Amino acid sequence: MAKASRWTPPPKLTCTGCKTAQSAEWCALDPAGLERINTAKATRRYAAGESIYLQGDPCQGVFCIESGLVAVRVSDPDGNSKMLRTVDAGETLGTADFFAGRGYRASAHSVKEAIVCHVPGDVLRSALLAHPALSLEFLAHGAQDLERANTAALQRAIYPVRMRLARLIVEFKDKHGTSSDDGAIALELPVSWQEAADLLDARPETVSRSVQAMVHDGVFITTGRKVVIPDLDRLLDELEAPPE
Amino acid sequence: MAKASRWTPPPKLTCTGCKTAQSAEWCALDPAGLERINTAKATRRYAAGESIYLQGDPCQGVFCIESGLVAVRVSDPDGNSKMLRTVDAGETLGTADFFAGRGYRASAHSVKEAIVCHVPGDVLRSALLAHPALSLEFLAHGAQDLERANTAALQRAIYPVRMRLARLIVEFKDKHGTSSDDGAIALELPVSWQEAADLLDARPETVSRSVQAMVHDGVFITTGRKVVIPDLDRLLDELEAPPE
DNA sequence: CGGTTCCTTGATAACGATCAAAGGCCGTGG
DNA sequence: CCACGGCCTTTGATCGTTATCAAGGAACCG
Repeated sequence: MAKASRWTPPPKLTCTGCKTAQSAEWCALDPAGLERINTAKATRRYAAGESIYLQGDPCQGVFCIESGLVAVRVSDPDGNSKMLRTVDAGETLGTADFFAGRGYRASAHSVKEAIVCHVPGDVLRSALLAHPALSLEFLAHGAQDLERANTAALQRAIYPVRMRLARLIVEFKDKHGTSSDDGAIALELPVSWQEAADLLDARPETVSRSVQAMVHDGVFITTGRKVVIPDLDRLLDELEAPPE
Repeated sequence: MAKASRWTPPPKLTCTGCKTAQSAEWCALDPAGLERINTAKATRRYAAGESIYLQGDPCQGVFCIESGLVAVRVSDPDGNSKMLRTVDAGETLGTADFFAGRGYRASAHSVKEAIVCHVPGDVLRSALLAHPALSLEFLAHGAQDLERANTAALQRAIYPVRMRLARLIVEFKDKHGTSSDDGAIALELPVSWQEAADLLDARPETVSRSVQAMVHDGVFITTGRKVVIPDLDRLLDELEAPPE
């Protein structure tokens, strides 16, 4: 199946009916406005690992993730780099950099094969001017991103790796987890442990050790990227600082 | 002078001519739009240390800092808290929380006596709908805040306290520094070293030691909150990772 | 003055980084 | 089908930065 689709051109997608358009900020548009986006957008397929944009590039619009998964990472002059977050299907990518208007401040790469629509900047800009409610949606969205960044900063400063790892797994569970009939929850990590370490501001070795420790303590079991959580409450206990 | 002003009511300020209105997002408004803000706003004086809003409060508008300095901090259920940033005169406060629409996710306190205007939410909302360009300004502003949070996260993860401290001092120098004729630069920190430690995600003791070390190394000299930088290049050297 | 609050300094401990090495998994190519 | 190389993961040993605990001193304010 994957093989069959490998050489097909990107499917013809119409914004009407696209889940990105329904779930996120675009729902503020009326059908006519959405149609204007629809005709202007370009759809592309990215193989795993391809770059969607690079830090420093001029920013000429935003991207809607139709399917797949995208990682956003920043790097500094010394060559250090860090993954900031992953962007799932249904989300809009690159909005902050577009609005800041100073080129991309981070790079985006597909983690898994992804179908992505590009909305040109001038089209978006006129849509915003024509539909003020759309701006409010983007404002709300950006504000939530900022809030997430702030709480992440607080956690990084205060909590040890093991607890942050537990939080990350809970996050992934909420997005990608499937619970079976006996109450156990299974999920497949969208990223490698190594990349998870990057998200946690930690070294791979440290994360590996934390994982081993948590497996040892019966918080979850894991093989490769698969994680099984036998008792959710046990995992949730990890999120709280031990009393005193 | 301070005494004379202590009991005076907040000065009558008109948005026309207010530096916040000129410098920041509000410049996108035409005179009529600005006048509508002007009549709806409420001006208040906050003594040093007073709270402007508290985390969890419902969010009913945004604030313009006319003068003074404001600190924004988040706390978590365990009672930990962390200062996220300071907001200077001329900036607009609480916008992200307003747009996210879920109540304040952080608290704001005046650090020094401050004059602050409150713009009610419904007035702002209708201004945004009437003047789409205003939304673009807020979008650009929020995007820059997010970018700052991201680069801060990167630095926290990678650089030691001493380097982060150097960066903070450079930042404060840019905002509050005055250079004298012999090339030395003097500034007064807007916050205590203890609060600076909070901004740096470090303990006061650690910051104190770093300060002593840098003074010892001749990077700057300090008494109380006063900092004198005899040689700016020497300070800027601290920002770069030593080669290899 | 007394009482804060802030800053300093020392001793110790812990968490995580770093260095090093080996094993597992997977895709590629012979 | 197997061999190879690359990347991810694991594990061990050690080191360093920073937090923690503790206490004394300086500055500020009523």
